[in-house]
Amino acid sequence: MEKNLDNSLSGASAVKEIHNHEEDDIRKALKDDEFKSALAEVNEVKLENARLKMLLQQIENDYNSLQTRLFNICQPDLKKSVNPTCTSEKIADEEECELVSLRLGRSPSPSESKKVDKKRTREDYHCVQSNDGLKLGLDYSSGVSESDLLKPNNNPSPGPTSEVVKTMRKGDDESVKKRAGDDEVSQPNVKRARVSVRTKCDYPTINDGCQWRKYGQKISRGNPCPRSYYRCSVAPLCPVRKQVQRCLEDMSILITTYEGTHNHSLPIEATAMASTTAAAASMLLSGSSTSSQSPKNFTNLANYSKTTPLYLSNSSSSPFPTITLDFTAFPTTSSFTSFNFPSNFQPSSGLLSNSLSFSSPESYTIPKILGSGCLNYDSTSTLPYHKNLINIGSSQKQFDQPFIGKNNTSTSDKLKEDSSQQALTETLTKAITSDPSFQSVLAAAISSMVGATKT
DNA sequence: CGAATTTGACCTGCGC
DNA sequence: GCGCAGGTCAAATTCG
Repeated sequence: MEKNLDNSLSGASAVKEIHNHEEDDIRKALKDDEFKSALAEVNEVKLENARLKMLLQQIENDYNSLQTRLFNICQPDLKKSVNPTCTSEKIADEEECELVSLRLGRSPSPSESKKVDKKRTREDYHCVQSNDGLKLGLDYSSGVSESDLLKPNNNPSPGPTSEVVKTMRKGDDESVKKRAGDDEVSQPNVKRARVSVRTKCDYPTINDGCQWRKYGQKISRGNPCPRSYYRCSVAPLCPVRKQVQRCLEDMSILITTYEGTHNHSLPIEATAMASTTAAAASMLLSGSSTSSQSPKNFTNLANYSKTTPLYLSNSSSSPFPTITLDFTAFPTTSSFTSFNFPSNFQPSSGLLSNSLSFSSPESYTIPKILGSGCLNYDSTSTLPYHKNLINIGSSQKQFDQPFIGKNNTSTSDKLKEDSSQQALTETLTKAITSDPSFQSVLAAAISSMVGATKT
């Protein structure tokens, strides 16, 4: 009886053992499978990583070349005067200067930037560029700490608080005037340059990501719509101001005029507008400072713009040189950043070849910005402050076409499309690389785009 | 109650 | 010098 029990027990244990072995085998097999799949995943990720690295490197290279060219246009005369025998060995120095010319917020005068750039160390340059290069134009890392942001621009003495300024205004007009003079000295050109942005917007003002405080409203002559005056309230002594007024001809169009540059870092949402206006201002300033008759930057555009005659009016008729960015053809919302790039815009891959969809495949007569814009210098506009007009709005349809077509075409059509796309890309590359003015706006756009994708 | 906006007064530059 | 228009200030008011 006991033996039988023993036998049965041993049999049961044997069966148990067999089961354990099977389970072990299954577990091992499962582990092997998991391990293999995990390994495969790791390999895929590695490949993807390498691919992304290459892509990033390519973008960085493109971006750097654009910056080089941008600087070449922005300060051609300066370089000639400072260093008439500018050789290729000086490229590194030029690149240092580029960093300043593309930076948001602070735009020192050419002479100032020259001084600053000479002082700027190689480490500074690398700290901005080395990581990914894409930070350029978005983050201003000039060693300005958060506490520094509250101090007046380039002012060694501790700046007066807003309260002090108030008392100064009341009690001492001379000091106020002096202070205003100091501001102008610190930002001589940028202060005077104005960038006017036309947008279709139902809201009282566009949301450009920056904080504004309204300080006045006035009904200007010839326009029943009141003009509102805003001051940047991010930093107490930020000199940036903007005027907002509805267009007389079309009440749905909002005209926002920016003046000055921020002396503090900007929130990411604000960099889109800031970089765009900064680029436009730099275009304007580089043009007006080099030659009042026919700036090289703008005449280059005439080569492309055969349908629209190029026109640069004399800025002497207005106290401020003003450049107008016309976004009225974009489907706008209250947020600038949202209409800056359409919803179907895909900046993640094939950045330059896919995202920059240009609407004129036959030729590059009109350089388009971000797939739907055209640089348009319109002499017939009756805009207030109008001097130069950059029309960055065009038909949204044109922008959509490449994206819509991909889903509906046959294989042969796809091949045709691919080849034509490639040809188009090459054509556009030529257009981009040969047009410095377009590059400056493009550089700003890329800055904005990178900023948007980073959020 | 503090912050933001409104609004009339004031300042400044420019043309006549 | 005067008037006009654009721009700014600051007290009053509103809003959250």
